[in-house]
Amino acid sequence: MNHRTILHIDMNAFFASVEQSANPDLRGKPIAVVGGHGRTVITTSSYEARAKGVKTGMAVWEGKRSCPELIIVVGDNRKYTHTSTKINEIFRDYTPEVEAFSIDESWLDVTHSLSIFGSAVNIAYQIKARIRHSFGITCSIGIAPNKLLAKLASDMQKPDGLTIIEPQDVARVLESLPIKELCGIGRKMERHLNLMSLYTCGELGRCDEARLTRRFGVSGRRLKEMGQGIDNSPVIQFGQEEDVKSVGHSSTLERDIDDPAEIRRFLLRLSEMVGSRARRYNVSGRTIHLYVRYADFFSSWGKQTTLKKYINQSDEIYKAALSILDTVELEQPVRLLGITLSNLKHQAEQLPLFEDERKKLFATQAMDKINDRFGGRVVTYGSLLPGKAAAGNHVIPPSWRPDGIKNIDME
DNA sequence: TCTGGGGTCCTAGGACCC
DNA sequence: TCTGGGGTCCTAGGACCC
Repeated sequence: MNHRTILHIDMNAFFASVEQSANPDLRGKPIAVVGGHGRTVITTSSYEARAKGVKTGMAVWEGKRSCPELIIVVGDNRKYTHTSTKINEIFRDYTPEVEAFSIDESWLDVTHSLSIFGSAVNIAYQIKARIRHSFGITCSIGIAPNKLLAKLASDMQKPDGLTIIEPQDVARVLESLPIKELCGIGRKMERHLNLMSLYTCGELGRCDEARLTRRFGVSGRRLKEMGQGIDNSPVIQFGQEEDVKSVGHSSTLERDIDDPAEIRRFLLRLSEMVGSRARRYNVSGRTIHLYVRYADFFSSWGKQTTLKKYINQSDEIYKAALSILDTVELEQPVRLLGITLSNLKHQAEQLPLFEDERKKLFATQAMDKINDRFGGRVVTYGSLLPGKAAAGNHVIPPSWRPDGIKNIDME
C-alpha cells in the first residue's frame, strides 16, 4: 500500500480564541470579533456565543438579539497573523510540506515523517499540545490519504477534534455523506446536483462521468472523483506556490458617498494600497478592474481595462481606474469601491546564490503574501484622506460561511 | 446600527487575425 | 459575393473558497 498521509489542521474559532487567550476576562464568555466600524459583520464568534445562535456573517445587532450578553471585540489582525505564522512554524517541525490554506487552516503531508515520529496520530497530538501550550487555543485535526478527505475529517469534530479517515474506510464514510460537505461543492452546485437526483457523495461517485461532463464541462470529471474521495493534488509548501495572479483591495465606505471628489480620493487611496502591495510582490500588471457597489447593496458593476504596458505605480493605477470611472454614469451613491490589478508579470529579481538562502527567501516571501492577504500590515497613505470617510480596519474572517448576507437570496 | 474583503477558476461571447 | 474554421485576446459575470 502506497498512500500519502495528510493532516488538515483547523484552528477552532481562531480570532475569538486568540482574543480569549489574550484576555482572561473574555474566557468562557460569548464574544464576537468584528471589523473596525459600523458597517461590518461578525467575523468569528466564540463557542459560548455560537451556543446562543450567534453566527458568522450576522450584523452586530443580530448577534445581540440572539445573545444579549454578547461581548463585541474589535479584531486585531496583527495578533492573528503573528499567531498564524508561529503556528505554521510549529507545523514545519514535523514536515517541510506545509500548505497554508488560509490564516487558520493548513495541510501537512507527513508521509515521509511517519518513521521519525511514529504515527500521524502522534504528530497530531504533539501539535495539539504545543498549540495549546504556546497559544492557549485548540484545533481540530483531520488525518486522511489526501487533502480533500483530510479537510472533510477535520470538520467532523469540533472543537478540539481528531478524526481519522483510513484509506479502507473512505467508501463507507462517503456513502451517505451529503455532497455539500465536500470542499468545492457550494450551495449552487448542490442544487444543480440535487436536480440530477444526486444527494450523497456515494451517488455522485457512481454517477456516469459523461453525464456529469455534459452538464458541467471540464468540472464533470473532478466532481465524480470528489464523490469517490479521490484527490491527487499535492500539498504545496511555502515558497513553491504559483505566482500570485491578481492583487486587489476593496472597501465598504463608512457612509455612502456621491461626491465625485470624495470618490476619487478613495480611489487614490485604494490605488496606493494595490500599488504598494504589487511592488512588494515584485509584480506589475496590465489589467485594472474597478468595482462599485451602490447604496442599495444589491446593484453593482465591475469594469476592466487592459493597457499596453505593465504598471505597478500607484498613480498609474489610479489613472487607469479613473479612466474606467469616466466611462460610466453613477446611478446611486456608492457603498463600496474596489480596485484589482491582474494580468500580472513577475519582475526579475536578484536571487541569492545558495539554495538554502533562496529557500529561506521564498518562504519569507510566501509568508509575507499570506500576511498581506489577511491584512497583517498597516498600509500608510497618511495625508491623502481628510479624516472621516476612511474605511475601517479590515478583519478578514477565517470562516465565512453562507449563513450571512449571501443567504439573502433573490430566488 | 442591516448585510466584509481577500482571492482562484471557469464560461460565454465578441473582436480580430490567419 | 459568399462561405468556414482555428486560435488568441479581451470583457463580463458567476461559483467557490477562506
